[in-house]
Amino acid sequence: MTETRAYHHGDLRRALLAAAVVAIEEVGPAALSLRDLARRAGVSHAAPAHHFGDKAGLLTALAAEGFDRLAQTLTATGDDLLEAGVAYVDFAVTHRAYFEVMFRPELYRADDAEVIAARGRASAALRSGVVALSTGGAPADPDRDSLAAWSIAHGFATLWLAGALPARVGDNPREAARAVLSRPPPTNTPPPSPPPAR
Amino acid sequence: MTETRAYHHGDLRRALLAAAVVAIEEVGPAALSLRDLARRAGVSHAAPAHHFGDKAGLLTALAAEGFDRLAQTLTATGDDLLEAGVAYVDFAVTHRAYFEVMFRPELYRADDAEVIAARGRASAALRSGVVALSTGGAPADPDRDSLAAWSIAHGFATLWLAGALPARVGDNPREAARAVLSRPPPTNTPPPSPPPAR
DNA sequence: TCGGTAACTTGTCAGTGGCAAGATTGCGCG
DNA sequence: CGCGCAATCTTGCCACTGACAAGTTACCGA
Repeated sequence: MTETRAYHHGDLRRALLAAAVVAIEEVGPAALSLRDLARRAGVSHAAPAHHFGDKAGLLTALAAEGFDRLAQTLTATGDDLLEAGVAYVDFAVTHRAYFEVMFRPELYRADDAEVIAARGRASAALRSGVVALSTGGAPADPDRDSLAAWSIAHGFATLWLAGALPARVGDNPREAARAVLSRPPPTNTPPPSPPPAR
Repeated sequence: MTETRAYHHGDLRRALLAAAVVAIEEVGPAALSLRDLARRAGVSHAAPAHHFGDKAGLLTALAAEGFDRLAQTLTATGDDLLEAGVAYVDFAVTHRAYFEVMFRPELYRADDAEVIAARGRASAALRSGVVALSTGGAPADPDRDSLAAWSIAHGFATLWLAGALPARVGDNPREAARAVLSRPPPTNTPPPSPPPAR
């Protein structure tokens, strides 16, 4: 969409985004420095501003691209809910920089049109797994179910990235995610409907 | 533990932490400025450094306090797993500044002794709900179950804070969390045991 | 070939984190 | 009682950053 062709220096826009991914993986999205990106790309300190306006502009582009890639990944996975969850976690780990920016809306312009569009595609892809499953019979509330599915995958991914999980989960995110996602936590108190005197 | 008594200016250490909570709720933990905290507390720009060494030191103190408060909250909630999950989400929303720092280990010294201790208390409190439930019969793997329970509560809380949830979930975090947590997502591919032919 | 414009540079300014050195204050102890 | 002394806080400084303004370069089309 906003494809800027290369004039002088090759595709600087692309180069800056690539450098940003590397830098974010090294120091996190908050400590990202535009001047550092410029140095990595071999241009002057003000070059990034030309392509992205400001730091938020660059992160907006990154977030949009991230949601787009996530949507593609989920779509390619198909309608298997468990596989979609595993793919979600895998995306977070293998595209850490994108993922961390995507869910920090205070760092970019979350109301950007491209971001909203790409986000919608990702949401739809995630939801389709739940809907497909609900035709199987059991689920009654797809809204709530897809929220629950999203929450558990997102929570596991976030905790993994934060290094908050205990060492015993191992170092293979796909495997660990599959184990956790395939066995949702049990409920103790039933929903506020009639007590279990059925 | 590290209680610094007030000498000249009242309890500056406490005042700075309180100011940090307010500032983080306004601009996020990354955009936090030590100089802004100093201004809010009416001291010179270098005063914070004396109490916390550097920015990471201040956030380390905040994280430790946050894990401690979370542990207290969860302990007070008792052994009901659903209530613990709701309390977790409620903590994240009502103590947003603490929560956001706690799970951004790149911002502070996660290997700090007090942080590790407080974190351990919180983990234990969370886990006790699952263990208590497992005596009820069903669950076979408390490790995996507590990870799943933690993931779904953490994911929902994180998505809520990021403003990523659709508008239809409403504006009452406790209520919304209860709905989602009481109905974990269904599994499609059953665990490699017999299929759901019950 | 020449004007226009996109792409980039140079220069600058306010704000920030962190360090060093100094000033102030109140407590411990003789 | 008062003196040393350490904890507390201030002043001053430097390197770095994001943002802006103004200038320069290189390409493209007429």
